[in-house]
Amino acid sequence: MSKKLDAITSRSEDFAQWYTDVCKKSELVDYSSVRGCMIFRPYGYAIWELIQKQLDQRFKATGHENVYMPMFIPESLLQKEADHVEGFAPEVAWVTHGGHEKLEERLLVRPTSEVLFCEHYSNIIQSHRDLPKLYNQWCSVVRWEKTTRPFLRSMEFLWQEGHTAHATAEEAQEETLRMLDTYVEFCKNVLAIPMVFGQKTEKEKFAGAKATYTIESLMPDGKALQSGTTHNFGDGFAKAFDIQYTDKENKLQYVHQTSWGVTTRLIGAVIMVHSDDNGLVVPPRIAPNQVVIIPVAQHKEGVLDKANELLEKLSKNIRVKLDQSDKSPGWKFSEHEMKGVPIRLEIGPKDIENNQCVLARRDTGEKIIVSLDNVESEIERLLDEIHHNLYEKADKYLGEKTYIATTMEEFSKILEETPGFIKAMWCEDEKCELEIKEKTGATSRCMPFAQEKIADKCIVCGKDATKMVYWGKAY
RNA sequence: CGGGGUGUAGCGUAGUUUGGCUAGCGCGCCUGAUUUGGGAUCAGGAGGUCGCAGGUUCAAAUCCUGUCACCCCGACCA
Repeated sequence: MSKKLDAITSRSEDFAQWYTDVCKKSELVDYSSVRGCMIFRPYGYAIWELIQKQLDQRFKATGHENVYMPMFIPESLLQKEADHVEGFAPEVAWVTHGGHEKLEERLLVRPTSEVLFCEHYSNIIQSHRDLPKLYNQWCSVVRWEKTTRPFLRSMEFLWQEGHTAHATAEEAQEETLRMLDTYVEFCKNVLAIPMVFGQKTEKEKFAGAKATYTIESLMPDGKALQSGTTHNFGDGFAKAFDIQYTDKENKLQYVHQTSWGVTTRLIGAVIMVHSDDNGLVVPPRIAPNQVVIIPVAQHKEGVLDKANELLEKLSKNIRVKLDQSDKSPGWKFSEHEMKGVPIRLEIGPKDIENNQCVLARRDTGEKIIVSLDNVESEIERLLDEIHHNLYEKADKYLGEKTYIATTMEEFSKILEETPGFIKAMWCEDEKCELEIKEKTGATSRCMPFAQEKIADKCIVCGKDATKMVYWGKAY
């Protein structure tokens, strides 16, 4: 038992160190020899694959198609949209040479692919019959970050970026909100993470967008994590890249575009929101192993046979692994706990004699004995229950850590003493937004669709307030 | 990019102040035996150019300079 203590730093003692420990000890990632670039180990990559699969299903179900764009972008192409260049220029990686030859024109490694999609769309869209174009790509992008952390910020990260072109502004807006909904639903039903969502302020919106929407989750240290965004570009990029179509009246029109993305940062959110001092807790729907079977006294006649029989039976509907390594059972318990496997199934001679097995939940630690006759249905029920329990716990925390402030004194006090989301009124003047940031370090996270009128006046300047905003310190 | 910290075997560390090392220990790893319901026991064994590069010195893990990586706190971002 004591050997376990040095494994993971406790969360209350040092949250940042706890996070790093969990990432490494549960074998999700390793560092590479390139600064800020991380290695996805099989267990970490398996989680990403499950996220990918379930998101991709949702994209396909709403008519999207996957494509793949080049990873290099000529400098001149990036220059076409002024705000966009300005937003991304500070963090792009440049390719200046091919072999020994210096390139005529520098290439950048994509930090995002808007301009590539735009160039392509301008070539393939001619008629209203070509619309909408609903493309998505799964790829990695590179941003030259100054400080990095596993999953939360790395120089290269994996993501999906949806890029769509529509005939009308209304359709583009619908798409932007539809994908935001998709993200919120996915995070709830797959990752078991509740999100606060709404529109970003002018200051926080994406470089080149008309409007940006966001999903924001709350971490156990009280900091907000921007977990995904959707953007309505209006016709700004269309004008910069000359993406026009002929409408039914034979008139030339600019398309209206959107883009939206989530990244491997979601895994960071999953880790922080659900895990504990014993290590990772993986929500069942993205758990590479939903059940791990641990044979007890596996050298004894019949134990491994029974375990294999269970493995085969459960594998039909459940992701299940049998650990028949020659470690001791206690070692295996700790190991799979650290890796966050939702359910541990113990089977030993005593169980076999009684036609039963022991199921232990990772989320609560509870152990139950179930008959081998209905173990499948019991596990399926339990996996659902664990999912809901994780979501409820996170949602309760989110509720408890969401505060209301009507004065700057209250606002600062909350941030210092019990950090979390703060709901406060705002006049929509950027000066007030900046002042909050300078004074408290908090930024506007989003303006929720469900607006509440907490007060009449802006918390900063005291003028008439027009928006209720979620504020918080962010990752 | 600013401020602070850390680099010694796969992991965790002792030694660095005051140079004398042929670098010590625990875990893990390998072999064998006994074990197996919360990180088993015993016996034997392998594994290190002390982050890297220079310098000082008879002698460097130890002192000096540079550099790289990681961690924390800020500023920027998914």
